[in-house]
Amino acid sequence: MFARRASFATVFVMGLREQKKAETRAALSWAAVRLTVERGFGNVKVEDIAEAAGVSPRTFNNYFSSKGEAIVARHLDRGLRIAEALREGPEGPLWEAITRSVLAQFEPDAEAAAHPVADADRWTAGVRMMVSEPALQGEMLRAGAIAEAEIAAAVADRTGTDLQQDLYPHLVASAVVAAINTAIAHHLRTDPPVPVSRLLADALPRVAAGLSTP
Amino acid sequence: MFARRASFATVFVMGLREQKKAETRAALSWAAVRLTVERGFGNVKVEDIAEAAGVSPRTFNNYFSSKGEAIVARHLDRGLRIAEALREGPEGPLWEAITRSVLAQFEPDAEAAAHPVADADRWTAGVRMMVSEPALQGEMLRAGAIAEAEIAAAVADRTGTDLQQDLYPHLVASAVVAAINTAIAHHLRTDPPVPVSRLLADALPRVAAGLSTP
DNA sequence: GCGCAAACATGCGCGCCACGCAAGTTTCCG
DNA sequence: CGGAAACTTGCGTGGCGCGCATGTTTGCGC
Repeated sequence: MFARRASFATVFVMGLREQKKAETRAALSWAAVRLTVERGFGNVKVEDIAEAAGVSPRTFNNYFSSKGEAIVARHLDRGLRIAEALREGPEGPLWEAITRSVLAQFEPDAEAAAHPVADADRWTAGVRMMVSEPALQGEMLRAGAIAEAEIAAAVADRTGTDLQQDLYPHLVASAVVAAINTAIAHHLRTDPPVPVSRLLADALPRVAAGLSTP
Repeated sequence: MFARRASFATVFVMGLREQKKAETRAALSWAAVRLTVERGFGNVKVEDIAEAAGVSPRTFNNYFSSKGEAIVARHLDRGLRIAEALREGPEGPLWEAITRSVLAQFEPDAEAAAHPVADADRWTAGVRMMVSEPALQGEMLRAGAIAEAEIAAAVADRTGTDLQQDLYPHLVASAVVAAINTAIAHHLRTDPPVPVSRLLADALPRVAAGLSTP
């Protein structure tokens, strides 16, 4: 879709157009998150986000159809990467592949290092405020659901089940997403925060128990 | 909370005030669903819903803070009834109680008989349109999440686990809600529709397998 | 190189929506 | 029966999502 030419290995080259687009999208999403964490959802206007990203207010809606969508974009992308990893990963037992694909996206993030946070406690408090915002909860869960559909498709491929007819791939995908959501929520609930990867390493095998490949 | 006086058995008597409130709420929610199914989400104005329910537009927002919330209200209520049933139900193995509580809410609905549908196929098509509306997907999932919190609390009570410290009750609740969501989605996907209760009877034991009481 | 077509950013404007505020009205309870 | 509390309603406001038209940038074939 957004891969114009593939050189050796998995390196993709974008045209200048798509490069700029990706940058703008990332800038908008990042600005949306930062401002929301700092000020609270209700105190951030679309205008502010656009300004922080260096584009016009109208352009914001060319990338995201709502404030919430922008804030949740990175969450959505992470979910989609899980599905992608599941598709492209090596053969092997289903739940082994799932566990690997999921955990890979919750390692200490390289991208997180690109946006260092000055006051960690203040940041965490802001994030807690953010995720307790009703409008964002729905958006967050919806992002998970979109990723869930992709994961279900990947599971169907791997197991030879039918997306239309069988409940199995959907059940697996929803269990995986549920485990992820629960782990994240628990991570934000605990003090000091328990690493998400540890929680997932505990949760995934448990939900897997009754969902072995049919 | 809304039980003013309890006569014998489980019959609750409301004051005139709460009676009217419940009726208005139900009328608004039902009108919201009906109009959305008939015309599509984007072609229904809050004004229309209020008019259909016989109240002023402003009053709508005294009951629901958005159109989506009104549409999803019955879904939310059903989820909350599951949690309530789980709390008040008889002792016994956890997953037995869960299965009973969930399935009880997905029996051929007595309330559904109160709103007979003339053209069943047209209605089903409208419902499919409705659930594919992005804004409503988020709202729907959020309703599930609210119920999930109540279910988690009920599970913690039954199992003696700690909501704050243990992942277990949250994991169980999220698995249950995930199974319900998946079953409903599959019910809407299949033609002819497979009963939700049948799908749940299949799905719940599977997610239960790895989540036995600790 | 070069020019054209497609993609994109932006300004403008419209309709809708969530909600605060300040009446007016109904219900509750002593 | 009278006052307090709860509820409905009208009005006004700020913000949002998006369609449309216009100017600008990018990509691609020749």
